[in-house]
Order: sequence, then C-alpha cells, then structure tokens
Amino acid sequence: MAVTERTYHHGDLNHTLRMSAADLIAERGAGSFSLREVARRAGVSHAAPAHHFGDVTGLLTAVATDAFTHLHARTSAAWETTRGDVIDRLAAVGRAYVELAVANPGHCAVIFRHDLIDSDDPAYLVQADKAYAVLNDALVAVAEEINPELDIDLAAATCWSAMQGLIELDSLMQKRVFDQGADGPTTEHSIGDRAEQITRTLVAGFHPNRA
Amino acid sequence: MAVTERTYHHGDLNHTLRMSAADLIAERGAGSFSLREVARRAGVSHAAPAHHFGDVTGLLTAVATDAFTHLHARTSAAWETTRGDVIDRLAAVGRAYVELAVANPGHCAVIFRHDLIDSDDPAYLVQADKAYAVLNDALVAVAEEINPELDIDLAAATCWSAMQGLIELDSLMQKRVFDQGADGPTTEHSIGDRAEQITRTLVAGFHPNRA
DNA sequence: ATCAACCCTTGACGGTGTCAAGTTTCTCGC
DNA sequence: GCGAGAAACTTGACACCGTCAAGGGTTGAT
Repeated sequence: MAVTERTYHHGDLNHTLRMSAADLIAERGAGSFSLREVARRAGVSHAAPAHHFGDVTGLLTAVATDAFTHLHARTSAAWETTRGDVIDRLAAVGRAYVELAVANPGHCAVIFRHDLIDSDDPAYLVQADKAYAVLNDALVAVAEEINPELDIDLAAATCWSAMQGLIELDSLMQKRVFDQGADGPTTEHSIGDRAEQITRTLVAGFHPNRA
Repeated sequence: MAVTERTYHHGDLNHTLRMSAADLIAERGAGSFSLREVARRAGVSHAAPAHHFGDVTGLLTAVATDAFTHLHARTSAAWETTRGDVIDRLAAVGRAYVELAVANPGHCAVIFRHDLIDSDDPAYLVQADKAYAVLNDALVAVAEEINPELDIDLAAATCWSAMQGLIELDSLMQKRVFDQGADGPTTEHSIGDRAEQITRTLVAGFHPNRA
C-alpha cells in the first residue's frame, strides 16, 4: 500500500483499472457500474481511464476479454489434466466453466452483455474464439467416441447455452424463486456438481438415435 | 393519438410506462436505459414514473413481471394446444419460450437481471412461479412417459438453462463470433428450430441409463 | 539540455436518478 | 351540489455520471 502511492505516473494503471472494474461489477452489479468509482478506487482522476480505454465500453470490453482469457485457461486445463474417458473430461470442462464464472462474477457478468461491450473488438473476438475452440475440440473427441454423426456446432451451442443458463439461473434457483419440490435434490448439490450432471445428460442425448 | 392527448391525469400511465420501458430497452439495451427518456416518450414529466414505480428498479421489476406473465401465457398455450406425444408438446414449449424472448427482447432482457430488478418483489415471484410451473408440469408428464425415476427439478433446470442460454448466445452465434465450421448447419435453422432440436436432445438424455 | 511523446489532471458541459414541495384533478361522503 | 382529502402529476433542486478540451507533469531518446 505504501508502494502503491506512486508518482504522477501510475505505472500499471491499465491492469489496475481492469481489476478494479471487475471487483466493482462483482460488488454492485454491471447495472450500477461507474467509471468514476473505478478511477477513485485506483487512486487516479476521473478522466484517467479514458486515456487507456477510450470510454466505459472500452473498459468493459477489456474486462470481458480478460474473462474469456481466464475461461480458456481454466477449461483447457480441465480438459488436459482430467483422467477418465472423454465424457468425464467434457464434464470437467463444464464444471470448470461454471466454477470460474461463480468465482469471478465481475468478469463473467459482462462477457455476453452486448449492450455494454463492443463485441466487434478484435482482441475480444480472438479470446472468445480460443475459449470456444476448447469446447469444440472436446466435442470432436466425444463424437469420435460415441457418435460420428454428431452435429458439433449444435452440440457446442447446446452445451454452452446450458452452462451459461445454469449460471444465470443459479441465484434464482438457490433463492428458491421457483417453487420447487419440498426439498428437491437439486439444492443439495453445488453448481459444479449440477454442471457435471447436466453435461452427462446432454452427452446421453448426443448418442445416435436407436431407431 | 388525438384521444391520448388527455388531461392532467394521464389515465393509464402505469401501463403506458411499462410498455415504453420495454420498447426503450429493446431499442437501446438495458444498459443505456433512461427513466427520463421513458417519461418523455409517455409525454409526462421526468418525475412522474416515481409516483407509480418508486424508482427505476421498480419500473424494471414491473417489466420483468410482465415478461413472466407473457411467458406463462405462451408456454402454457403451447403445451395445451400442441398435438402429438409429450415430447412434441415439450418441444413446443421450448420453441414458444425462445420465440417469445426473441419477439419481445425488451421484456425478456430484464427477467434475470438481478442487478437491475428487485427479485424479492412478491408480484415478480408469483409470475415467475407460474411460468416455472408450466415447465415443471410438462416434465412430470414426460417422466411418466419415459422415465419415472427422472429428477424433475434437475431436468427443469437443465431445460430452462439451455433455453435461456440459447437466447443469450443467439446473437453471438449469428454474428459468427465463434469460429464455427465453414457453413455449419446451425445457422441454417431458426432459433425456434434449434430450441426444438435442443429440447429433443435433452429429452433423449432423460431416458433411463441402459446399464 | 532539450524536446517530443506520453501519462495524467483539471474544469466544464449536458444528461440522469431521486427527493421535496407545490399544483391540478378525481372521488366520495354529506 | 359541494367541499375535503386522496391521488396524479409538475416543478425545481441536488449530487452524480460520462465525455470532452485544455493543460501540466514526467520520461526518455538525442
């Protein structure tokens, strides 16, 4: 803290602002995010962020890009290091995805918010593609194992949608907004467990039709 | 239009504001939503909405509640009127869900935005429960048909997550943000078709394990 | 030592949400 | 019919926000 009381030049403001922004979103939600508050936390003037990111959209796009970078790192690590068959490994990818999203709500709250970020930003697209490639490659391996006829793109969309939806609905589910059974087994499991269960259900559906 | 040039009392301002708010969100996104702009479009002063909804959170919560009301109406109608087996009827529910979301982006953009709405609001919770009940009942029927051991709550979470995720990822998929195959069959189908396909894949996974 | 490029600050502008107070209209018991 | 009180809406003010223009401090190559 004593060292951070730097000079006129901050030295690492770009990185600090991205971190502060993610923290602030995690605390107060993307809705009541404030560029000036981020600057305040970083100890710089209210207009400093503009120099690095242009405007608020630029900063949030950078946060979203960071999110995809972390997502790629975690999911590819899960795929590489998990022992077992391809289904176990895919389930681990799903688990890694939702667990990262829950652990880093600030980052992941903005990755698909097209009203807040610039989804044509090149750096953003690069990281999004890299993250998508992990899932795509995993599903190619799954297809080889269980169903060569599998539509990879549709399967990928299904998996990603289900995980993203799970994250989005999680808080409502936990708050029992939906009138679930008296004590459904759903609430007994962590979101990571549910991600694995859902993935296995999806893969079961990926098998060839027995017609 | 001549008639709407009412008196000092608007007469139906509550309803008008909810409609205008949904329109504005559909146009500019929930991020750059403005209470004053809504008031402007409704032809009232900037503080008029506060009288009906308290603050911006109150108005957006009302919009989200309307969204659930419409969702319940459409999905239950789809379930009731569709001919065929339970799987066909469930697929119709899924299709109705995503098609309504695409047709009413303003309403559905806020239903799960807990940073913008008050998800403890009683009216909101009532409508959310009613909408959830349609899916729950449908899955009970599916379970009777294909797998009495099915975990209804987990299946419901899976279905809803997948549909919600599909809606969220749809625009990215269409913009080909993700580096999909040269011309994957995914893009050839409407989002409603994909909702049906995904639902059928999910149901296939709901069958008992053949162990 | 100098000068240009860079990093950040200051100050101003219009727009926004919210609050308090005031004005107009409606409602309902008499 | 009428008057009092409730309801609906307006007005004005305040602090905060994002963005822009202008300027001051710092660095590093020459």
